[in-house]
Amino acid sequence: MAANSRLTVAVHALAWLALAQRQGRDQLTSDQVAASVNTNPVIIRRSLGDLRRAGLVSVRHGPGAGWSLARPAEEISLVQVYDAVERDPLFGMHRSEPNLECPVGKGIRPALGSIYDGAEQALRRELGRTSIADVLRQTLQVS
Amino acid sequence: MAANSRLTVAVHALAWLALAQRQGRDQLTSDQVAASVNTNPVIIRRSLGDLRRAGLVSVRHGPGAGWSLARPAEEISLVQVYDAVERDPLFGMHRSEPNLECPVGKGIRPALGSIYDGAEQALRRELGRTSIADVLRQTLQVS
DNA sequence: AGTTTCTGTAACATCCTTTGTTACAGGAGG
DNA sequence: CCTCCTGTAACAAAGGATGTTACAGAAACT
Repeated sequence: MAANSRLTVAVHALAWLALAQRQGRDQLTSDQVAASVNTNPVIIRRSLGDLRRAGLVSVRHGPGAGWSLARPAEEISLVQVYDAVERDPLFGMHRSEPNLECPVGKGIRPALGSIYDGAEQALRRELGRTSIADVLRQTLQVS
Repeated sequence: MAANSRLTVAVHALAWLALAQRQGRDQLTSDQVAASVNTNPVIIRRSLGDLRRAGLVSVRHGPGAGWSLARPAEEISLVQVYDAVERDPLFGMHRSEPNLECPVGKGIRPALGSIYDGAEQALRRELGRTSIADVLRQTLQVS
């Protein structure tokens, strides 16, 4: 399918939380985050909800409530974000079971499975090299 | 979106062509490939059409027609297949432009762009390590 | 040349995912 | 207890992937 923007939204939200924290604003509401990402607050709550379940952010209820990083931005890597928000594997297998009478049809799925696993690990390893603090640094360099 | 199965279908077709060639059958029709993949022949023609445009397979028309590998299976790597069939980038950017008044909204897209590029390169590098001949070998090992 | 066989592609249906939106119950500070 | 904001359900809209039918066109073989 078309590439989704979940990782982008989650990283944007985290970078914004990191910057706000640095500026002394300890909490941001989903409305405030949505205003920067330019989307609906529910989208942000869904995304930050995933990150909360992964232990990357925490939330406070009641008046003056909002979201904040659960740990320093240096210690949140993009692979953790990726794992938190991305459910589907990178490459899909056949929609309907291939023909098991054919030697290729019979053996292709386990073979592709381990190849795809390796590719996904390579991707995750690369994402692990970058932290939210790195993203924020590069983001602010542009302006 | 949901992970698509384009790479899977294309690699399956190529592995099947490689095996058929080894068995002395120099051409396979889209019907024959579709029977192994268990899908509609048009899906196969679309996929093999992409691979033909990338120079990986060639096609013969007329009676006794069909598809064959344009080069040895050892010399077709999965990254070439990936590039041939996958159009969208791995990670999507924001659907609607982020708020450029916000420092994060302003700088996040170029920052993410280069990070995503690096991740995609790592993925492609890993896919480049495996050839269709490797896939066929692993596929036949299972049965 | 004509016939046959299979490709190439348009057109359309269906299904599923993503994103956006409204609405509202519920939790937790003050 | 009140208020503010989260958490989530429910639904709509839009887009992509896959499957299907149909048919024009290319090329081998006679």
